[in-house]
Amino acid sequence: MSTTLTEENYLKAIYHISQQSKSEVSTNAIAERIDAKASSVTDMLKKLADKSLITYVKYKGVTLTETGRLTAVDIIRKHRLWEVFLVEKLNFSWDEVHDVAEQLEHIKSPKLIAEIDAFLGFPTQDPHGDPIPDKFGNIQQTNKIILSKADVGQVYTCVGVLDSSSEFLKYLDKHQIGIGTELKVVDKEEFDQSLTIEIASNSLVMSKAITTNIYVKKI
Amino acid sequence: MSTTLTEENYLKAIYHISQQSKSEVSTNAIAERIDAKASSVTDMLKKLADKSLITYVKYKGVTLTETGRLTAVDIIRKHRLWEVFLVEKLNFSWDEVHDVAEQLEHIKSPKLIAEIDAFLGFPTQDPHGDPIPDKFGNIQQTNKIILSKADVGQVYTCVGVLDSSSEFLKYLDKHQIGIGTELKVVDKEEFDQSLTIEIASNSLVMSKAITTNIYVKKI
DNA sequence: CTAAATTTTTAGGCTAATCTAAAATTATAT
DNA sequence: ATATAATTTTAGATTAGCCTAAAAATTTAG
Repeated sequence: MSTTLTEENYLKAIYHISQQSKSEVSTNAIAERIDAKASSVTDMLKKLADKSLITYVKYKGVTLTETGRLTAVDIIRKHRLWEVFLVEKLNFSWDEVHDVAEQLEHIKSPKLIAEIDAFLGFPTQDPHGDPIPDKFGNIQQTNKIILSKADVGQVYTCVGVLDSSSEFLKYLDKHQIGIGTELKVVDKEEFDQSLTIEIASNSLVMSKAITTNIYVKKI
Repeated sequence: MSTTLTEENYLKAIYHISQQSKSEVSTNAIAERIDAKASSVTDMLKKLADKSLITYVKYKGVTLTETGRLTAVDIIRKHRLWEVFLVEKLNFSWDEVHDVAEQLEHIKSPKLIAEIDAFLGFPTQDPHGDPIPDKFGNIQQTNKIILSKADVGQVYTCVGVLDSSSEFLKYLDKHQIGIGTELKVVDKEEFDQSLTIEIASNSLVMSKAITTNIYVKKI
């Protein structure tokens, strides 16, 4: 059974919400993410339940069925592969990719996505450091943590960002920080939570506003 | 004012029909191309006229306004650029590109198409030999003719095909004919309209069924 | 030049996805 | 534990795009 663009967006929203809050996903949470009214969401939930893409109990929230999860993950796979393509091949910056990838993820062509995957050398992460599910829906979990929670004395690699506004990206460019950049947490100032970071033998102090927007991974 | 996917498909259909038959485009002609009923077409024509994309006189057919023409040509530009991308970068064959390009042409992102254009080296023709409109909507007309109408003794370059079934493409592959292949019309058999063609010093007889499906251009 | 055939439009309905307003259910707070 | 608040669902409308059937306009044929 094929899915409409709108159904796909609902499945994706449900998937993302359930990633954070575990358990059942509420109507309101979906409404907020989709930017629609709760009543519209209820209508769609009935439809998705009829198609066996979700398990829906009135007033109790929803969970994805295995088919629903696979459908959602496939959309996410396409979204992230397109993001890599846009950044690596078409000179898009991190903050420009989202809206376009949001459109491209709904293109239906298995060959297209298989070829894009090969063309990009089978990437495993998107430009934000998020893992790209494989074609079977398996997701390799990265052990990424937010830089503000990193340990002093430890060395990390930058794997992504949370904020992708152009202001923040400019800051990163200025200090030559990108995906793969190695950095060592030299000191933590308990008063304001700022961190002293060593990048390529240069020292840099980052405020909490910065460190809560960078994802890193232990080397 | 923005256009929906459906509106874009109507504009494209009207454009293509008017390219062949000049003058006003009839409701039935559009219905046939879109594969919809005439009554549905009438509804849409009213809508497009309200948006000043076409000039519509009841019972008299339609013509594109300048805005309408530019919108149609922009979609065609995107369609053809995507076709080049699919064939040149993603190993699609001539007959596999159409359905996917039909989806990709509706992606809305000026940067995306500008970057794809640059990435491909600003191509001027798609894999079928059709011209790619520039970003201002100008179309460089190729002087392509159908091979069956070529002159004996003249040398031509292959610029495209009409039939893009995989059977026909296999035939072309077998005889090493592609876009840019030079060929000389050595003789024409008036009885069955078959042509004797010289390709890379090899001689080949093509039946009318073949020659009516290959586009060529005088060198 | 009129009658028949064809084309096009109108009228009225359908489905998908949305909305508002009101009703039903569940959660919370004293 | 029950009233109030919050959440969720239902009911009824709306819009885009499509349909069928019937009416209107145009074209074609004799």
